Amino acid sequence: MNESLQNQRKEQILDAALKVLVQNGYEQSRMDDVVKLSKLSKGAIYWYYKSKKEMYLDLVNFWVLRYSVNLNHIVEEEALPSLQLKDLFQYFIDQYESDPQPFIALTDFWSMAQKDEDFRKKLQKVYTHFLELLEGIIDRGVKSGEFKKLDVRMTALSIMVNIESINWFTLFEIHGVSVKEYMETIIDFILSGIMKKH
Amino acid sequence: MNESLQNQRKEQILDAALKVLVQNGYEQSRMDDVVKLSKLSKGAIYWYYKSKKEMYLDLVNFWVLRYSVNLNHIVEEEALPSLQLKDLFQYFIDQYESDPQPFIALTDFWSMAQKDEDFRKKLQKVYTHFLELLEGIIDRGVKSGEFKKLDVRMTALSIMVNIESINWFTLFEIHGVSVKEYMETIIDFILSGIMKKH
DNA sequence: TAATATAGACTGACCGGTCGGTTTAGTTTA
DNA sequence: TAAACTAAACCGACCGGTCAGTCTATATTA
Repeated sequence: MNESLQNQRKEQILDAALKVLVQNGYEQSRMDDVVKLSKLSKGAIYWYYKSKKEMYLDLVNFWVLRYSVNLNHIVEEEALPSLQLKDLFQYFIDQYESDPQPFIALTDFWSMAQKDEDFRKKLQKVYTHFLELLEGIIDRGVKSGEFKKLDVRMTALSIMVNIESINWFTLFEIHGVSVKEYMETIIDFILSGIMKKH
Repeated sequence: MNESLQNQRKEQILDAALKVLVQNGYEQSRMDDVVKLSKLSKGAIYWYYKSKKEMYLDLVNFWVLRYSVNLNHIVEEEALPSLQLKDLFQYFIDQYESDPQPFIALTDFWSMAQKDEDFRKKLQKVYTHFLELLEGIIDRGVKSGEFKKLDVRMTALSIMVNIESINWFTLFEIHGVSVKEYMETIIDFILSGIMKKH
């Protein structure tokens, strides 16, 4: 069996795992459900992953990989920093609207990270990377004069937090406010605060 | 046994429950651990609560009650809306610094809410109430002319989200940024965006 | 080229520990 | 004397992980 077929199998497993995770959360997700959904056998899953935890840790990779390709693409473009931030927000809005499942899973990974070192480290890595990406944009904005002189780290942190706030919408119907509407308002608010006026 | 002694017993149980929850998360929290920590017996705990879930649902009440007394006190004061918002942030900073445990538990309640109707409803109620409180402040700020003409609901939502972001600090050491420092920067940023200039 | 061997991929019944909750038989408290 | 417990044994559903064995495709041999 060649490598791509192995990856296909893993994808098959992780697709199932994500669905199960979203519906039940980590602790309440059953390997037997992953078995059913993946249309493989228990043995097959334990052939590829030595434990439930290993499987879900790999789900993070799987999922981050998908995102990072697009994120890097946004940042590589030679656009205005302010536009890059807008694009970033737009990207997450689009992702959310086309499939909110990964966002739901994120809440669970957060709570996993609270009690498990391995999950915490994995999430930390993901967010550190994302923070660096934001810092890059902001730094360019400051240096080019489009943005005010800001505390780059603090600003990046604040933007990250506000992007993450998209998770609220997975949980609550916030009367009369849509994700799109809310997120677009927020990015405009942030930009109006960090851009130089003239 | 009078009511206050019963409440004291419940407090004894819920204090233990919070500790266990913080260390292990809901699913991995064991009733036997709550028994041990509370220094009561299993029978006693099931005397007061008919199930694990009931117990933890009541933990939310217990914990909300403690907060809401202080929050209402902040809002009742006849201070400037901007100052009330500052006080609110300061209150959460202080709470976090004196005891971050409830904030850690919150992450778990979030993930509970994703999969359990009862927890979701409970959290929804809590946040709805908090939103209304914020909306009250903002509305007064707008009407008194201290704030710009704002979308009250959207602004309240944004402020709530940014207060919640304190949770990040339970999970990650954010290099070189303290809770206090971060939160104070954020509230200043928000205020500078919503207050009328002169 | 048919027979045999080997490794990798996969099956699914089963096991053993775990843990929420119950029961029982008594004891203490107000 | 009823309510509020204690202590400890117990129940039984549940589920992650195991493992003996099967299947398949590709060598290797005779």
